[in-house]
Amino acid sequence: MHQPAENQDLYRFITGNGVINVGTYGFPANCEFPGMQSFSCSSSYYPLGVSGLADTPPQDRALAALKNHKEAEKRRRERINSHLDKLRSLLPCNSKTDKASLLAKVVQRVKELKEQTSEITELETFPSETDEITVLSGDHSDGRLIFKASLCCEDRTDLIPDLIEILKSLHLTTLRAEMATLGGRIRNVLIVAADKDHSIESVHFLQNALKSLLERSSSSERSKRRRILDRKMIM
Amino acid sequence: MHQPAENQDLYRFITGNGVINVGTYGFPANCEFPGMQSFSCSSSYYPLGVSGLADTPPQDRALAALKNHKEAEKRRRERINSHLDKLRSLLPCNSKTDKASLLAKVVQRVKELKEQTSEITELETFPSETDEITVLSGDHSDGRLIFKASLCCEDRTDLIPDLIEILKSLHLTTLRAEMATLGGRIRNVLIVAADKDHSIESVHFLQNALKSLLERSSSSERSKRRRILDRKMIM
DNA sequence: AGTTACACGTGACCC
DNA sequence: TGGGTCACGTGTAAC
Repeated sequence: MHQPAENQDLYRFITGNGVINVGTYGFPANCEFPGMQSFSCSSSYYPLGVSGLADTPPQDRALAALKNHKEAEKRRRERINSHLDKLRSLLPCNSKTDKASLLAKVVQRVKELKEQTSEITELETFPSETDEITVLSGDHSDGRLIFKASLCCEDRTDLIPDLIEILKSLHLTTLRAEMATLGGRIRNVLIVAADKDHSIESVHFLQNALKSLLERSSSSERSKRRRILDRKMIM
Repeated sequence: MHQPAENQDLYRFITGNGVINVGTYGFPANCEFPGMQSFSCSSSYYPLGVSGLADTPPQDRALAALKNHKEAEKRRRERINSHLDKLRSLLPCNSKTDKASLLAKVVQRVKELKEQTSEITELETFPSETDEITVLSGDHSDGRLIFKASLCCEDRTDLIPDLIEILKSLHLTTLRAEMATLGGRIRNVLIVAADKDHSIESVHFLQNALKSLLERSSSSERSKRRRILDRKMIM
């Protein structure tokens, strides 16, 4: 077990800042002896007459504060390290890879995956025969999160107004919109920006909203159209 | 500037472990005074007769070691923090988000992107009219990296042996292979596993190898077939 | 004032 | 043995 120079600043705190004091004379600060925490010689820390708080002696208060501080710091470390362990399990590396290398891998991976998704989202601009929703959280220039939302479904007159309503209710601003119609079907590809305070959860909100929009569309009368099951099957 | 209780353990080291010594008598260890690092009273640390190394006095060696240690640790901290800053710039968060929250976001993002790519790679099982190569690094169950490699090109008899040769040379083991042929074209979807020691760079090696395979194929006589420029244009 | 997060120097441990 | 990483307790600043 590791034993650092614990309590030496408390010692200084109790005995007065660098002033040689009764009971500690000549002892190096890190010299440990039993009962160190319970010996009392603190009357000289506060100016005379201030230290007379009988219920909570200053050295006890100081000790408690130090203990809290120590434990809080330990919790913080554990929190950080648990996340690092999670990342270790998420990436191709064993448990012995050191923190810096692990984080380097993480950086590389996040970059790589970002490229991938932006490449992938270049595909599929024409409407397909199958209903589709994809919401990808992409880049985040100047701090705000950018989504790429793609929606492919039956075309209907009130689709665009509904879409606009959804985006407005989710406080998303549309940066770009591409639309393509073919044979009664429509594909919308939207680039939308979320506010700075939006979390990554907004992706799911948008996804659910679009899903309900699509369900609304498919339940309408207009969708009694001949449906080809899978575009790929007729290639 | 922060000034911790520096050198107090070196002080103890030099003056002897807890033993009251000449020149330091009665001073608390954290009491700072000018020239503390240069005063010499170390002849009592080593047993008598051992400390007579004229070229490298023990306290200098200790000081140098401590200095090195301190600086190395600082470098390590800086390395880790620079990676964290990089991640901060890569994710939708400002520079004031604390380490633990940042890492939580990173974990979430890596997970999310992993799901995305695995979803996306479900698509496109039938051969298309355009030549395509995609290599995606996906999951890594039990520590080893799993790739999904997709190759779509003209069908030819020696394609599969060539493919096997490539995988063997890159020390990749094939877990699953899906193949589909249609109209003289073939799509191969391979799930391959890399060794534990493979880095993420293996993705690019595989990608390049497949690219050369594809070029070999297109330069052969068999590829004088009518080529439709883009599948999407004839939808 | 009490909490929170960070950087720091240091002892322990491992090649 | 140095050169590296890690966990720890602590000083300090912000809120």
